[in-house]
Amino acid sequence: MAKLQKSIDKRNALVKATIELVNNNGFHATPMSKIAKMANVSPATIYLYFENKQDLVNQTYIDVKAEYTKYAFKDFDTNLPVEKGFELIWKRIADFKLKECENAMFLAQCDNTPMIDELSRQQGIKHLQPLLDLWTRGRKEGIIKPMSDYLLYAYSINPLSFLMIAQKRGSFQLDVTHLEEAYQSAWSSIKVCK
Amino acid sequence: MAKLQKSIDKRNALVKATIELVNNNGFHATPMSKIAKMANVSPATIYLYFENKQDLVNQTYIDVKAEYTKYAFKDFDTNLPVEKGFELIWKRIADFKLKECENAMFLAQCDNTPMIDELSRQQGIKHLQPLLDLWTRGRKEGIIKPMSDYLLYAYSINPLSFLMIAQKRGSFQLDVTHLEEAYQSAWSSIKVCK
DNA sequence: TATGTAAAAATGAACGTTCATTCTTTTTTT
DNA sequence: AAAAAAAGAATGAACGTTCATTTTTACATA
Repeated sequence: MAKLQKSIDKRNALVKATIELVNNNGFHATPMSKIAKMANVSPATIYLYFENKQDLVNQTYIDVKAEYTKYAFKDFDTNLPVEKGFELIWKRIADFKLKECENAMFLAQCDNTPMIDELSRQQGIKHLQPLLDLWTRGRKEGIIKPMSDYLLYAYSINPLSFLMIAQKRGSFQLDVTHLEEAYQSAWSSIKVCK
Repeated sequence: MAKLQKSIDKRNALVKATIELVNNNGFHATPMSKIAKMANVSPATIYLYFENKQDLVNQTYIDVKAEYTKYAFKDFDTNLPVEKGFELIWKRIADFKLKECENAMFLAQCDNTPMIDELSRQQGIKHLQPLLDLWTRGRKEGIIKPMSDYLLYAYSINPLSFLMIAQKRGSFQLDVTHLEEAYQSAWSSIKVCK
């Protein structure tokens, strides 16, 4: 195998192990030794790929966040009408939270704890721009409520994180019917009422 | 001072220190020695009040959760019409998240990490019943969408956690205008559209 | 293709530190 | 003066990181 590919594989294995272990135990209860073992690597090897534990988790966060937004905007097209565009993005995000559950759980934990450096956090937000642009257009067209992006995100996107966690804990099953209800609630909360 | 009161004070100091330190550093990055120091107590003394570190954080969680729901339902009356009752509870919860920021941050972190025992987590949910009852009544009267409690909570209550965290991070200011907008979004997302 | 070799990558053991918890002693209360 | 509460120092385990060494890779030469 090519040297480069082997390096990439090893880095990916480390990132994947970090996600799984941090999901189950939290950042500080996840020792480097366990990450190494799960990635089939010596603890010392981690330090060839990452500066230290904080760097490993920061980079993992940025990686996953990039995957998330790439997934979210896959079929998005800026020419779509606002409502259609929003529905498309919303459903892709919902898909991500349900199918890429491990990744989504990791992000939820990062976003609600002091686990990630502020710099990496800001790096992670960057790629959300297409959604913010869509909302700007929607407000101009009088379709979206004239509210802050934070409020729009809080009401239309963030609830999916709560539902995902509830689902992971087993207390709740987010099936196709629920998903449609959830979408309607999301849209209701941000659209201008006629 | 009475012996009992002194004990209560000491326990409260420990709980308060735990909240502050865990908010800033996370559970595992908060040593017992620091908790002790902040509460003006010897590390060994903690073990007179709590079994171990896990017990301390579990009990802190249950304490704060109880405070949260007590605050939320303070002026609530089951005879209120559904919409009025919801508005009252929602605004009390919003108040809590903004004024009792430390407490609310702590709950957010607990609810999104594997920090708390499952048993304590379930103990914490118990006191939310009045809101669930209100929703049941609302659904019967055709005022509230016929959706799962989880969905109703995700859309009408949980967004406040996101907004609180954004506000704490300084990226966003949740003032009176925003609060009214937020309430309208919350209500829009769960009310039946006429 | 086979071989030798220098550099790079990877390793396991070791180090120094930190932490939760306990033990023994001291202080406070009754 | 006995009992209860609190203290600080001690203990042993676990952790992040580094170090000395081994293994693998890349490649020049034959």
